[in-house]
Amino acid sequence: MSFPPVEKQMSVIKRGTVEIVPEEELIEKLSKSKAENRPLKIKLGVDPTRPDLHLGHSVILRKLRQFQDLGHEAILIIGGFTAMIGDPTGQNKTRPPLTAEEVRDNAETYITQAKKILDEHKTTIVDNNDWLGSMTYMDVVKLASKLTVARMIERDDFSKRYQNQEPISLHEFLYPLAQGQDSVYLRSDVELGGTDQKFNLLVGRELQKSDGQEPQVCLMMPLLVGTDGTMKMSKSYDNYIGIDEPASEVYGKCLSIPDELIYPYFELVTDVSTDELTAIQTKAVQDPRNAKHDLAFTITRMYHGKQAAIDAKNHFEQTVIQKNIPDDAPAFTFNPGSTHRLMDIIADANLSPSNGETKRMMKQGGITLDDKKINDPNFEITFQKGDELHLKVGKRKYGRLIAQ
RNA sequence: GGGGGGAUACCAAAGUGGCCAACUGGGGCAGACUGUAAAUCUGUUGUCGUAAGACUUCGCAGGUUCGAAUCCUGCUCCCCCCA
Repeated sequence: MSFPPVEKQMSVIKRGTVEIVPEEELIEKLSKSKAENRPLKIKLGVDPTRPDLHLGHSVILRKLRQFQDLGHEAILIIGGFTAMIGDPTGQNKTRPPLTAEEVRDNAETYITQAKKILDEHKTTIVDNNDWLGSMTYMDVVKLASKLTVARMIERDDFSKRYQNQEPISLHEFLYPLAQGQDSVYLRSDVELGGTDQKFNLLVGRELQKSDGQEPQVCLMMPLLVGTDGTMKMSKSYDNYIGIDEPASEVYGKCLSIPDELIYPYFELVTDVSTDELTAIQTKAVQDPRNAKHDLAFTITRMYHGKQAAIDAKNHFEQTVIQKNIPDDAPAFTFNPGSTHRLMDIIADANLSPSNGETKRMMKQGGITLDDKKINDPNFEITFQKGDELHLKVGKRKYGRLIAQ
């Protein structure tokens, strides 16, 4: 196979990229690769701590995919070993290490989801437990001698924790070394990571150098801001859009992002061409409503297909804009002639976490039955044969109460 | 090894014998508004109970007291300083 011209490759590679360290070396590597007709080894390490992939993860996986499409070799490292250490990056507390079984289960779901983004036939998947797990204490000691304590604690996350009198376990210092060792073992040419991974990626360079290898180039992608518009997308902040979520969820969540995020999302998590991006940039400002609907549609289509995206769009317009009860609202059936208290129905249907919460919502007008607000906690319904009542609990929970 | 500080609800953080289901902020939830599930404003936020009230909750286990998040004893965990 032959590789595209280096400039062409660089323009693909640089889309959305924050920093390439050092850029010249990447150009050299690409030229050499093209001349020798040899693909570069592109490394991406992931720790299967949380198996649910969201758009934040997709940024980096998509970058890996772009390298694949350019003809390079994608190596996805499942951090079976490193997950058991716990990456301290950006953490304000020690991560709970996972057990071997958890890691295995998570890894499996991770891979299944990652294949939605990567070219599955061209991806090499490895587990770093295969080489890290067999290192001896002495190997580790030798490795540890290559980095100083001063170098470690100058890291932002560590120094903050240190200043705040929060614990830093010694083993957390070993994490970057383990990740770096992966690069040495695989002889990677490029390693991908988020901007927060810079330290870890650079350690890989140093270890490779001291091993006599040509050091890898580090490529940093921005951290995708979550739907709240301030923090990075993360499951623990609950500001994420999962790639496995139902289409209507994806669509709705995309619409809930702040307007300023429209462009970055298009750039980082969709396939729209660079030409289109320019147009989007102006549209995002002049017509944010439609630009955002375009975004929601594009993203939903990527993971669920066109038809599902159309349905999701309709669903959104029906329920959120026109405030109708969706057709697919869960149905609950009752015997004709029977009488039930609405609060009990809501509790049985699991539409509210507690009766206290239901009462609160009733007081605040958050519960409607056939468009009538129900404020009385003792409100009762006697069902007649053929009844179908539309129940809405809060903003987003629905039920159809059917007597038959 | 020695000395000091700390552990409170989802998170942060007040409270140091009854007025504490616990100030406040964030988050969550709801309402109004909106192109939007955004922003903003308002309300609300342990469980059960229509309510009155009952029950569980302030690191863990005991104890003192009419009454404890608050006092005592033991334990566990964390942080800092000195060595």
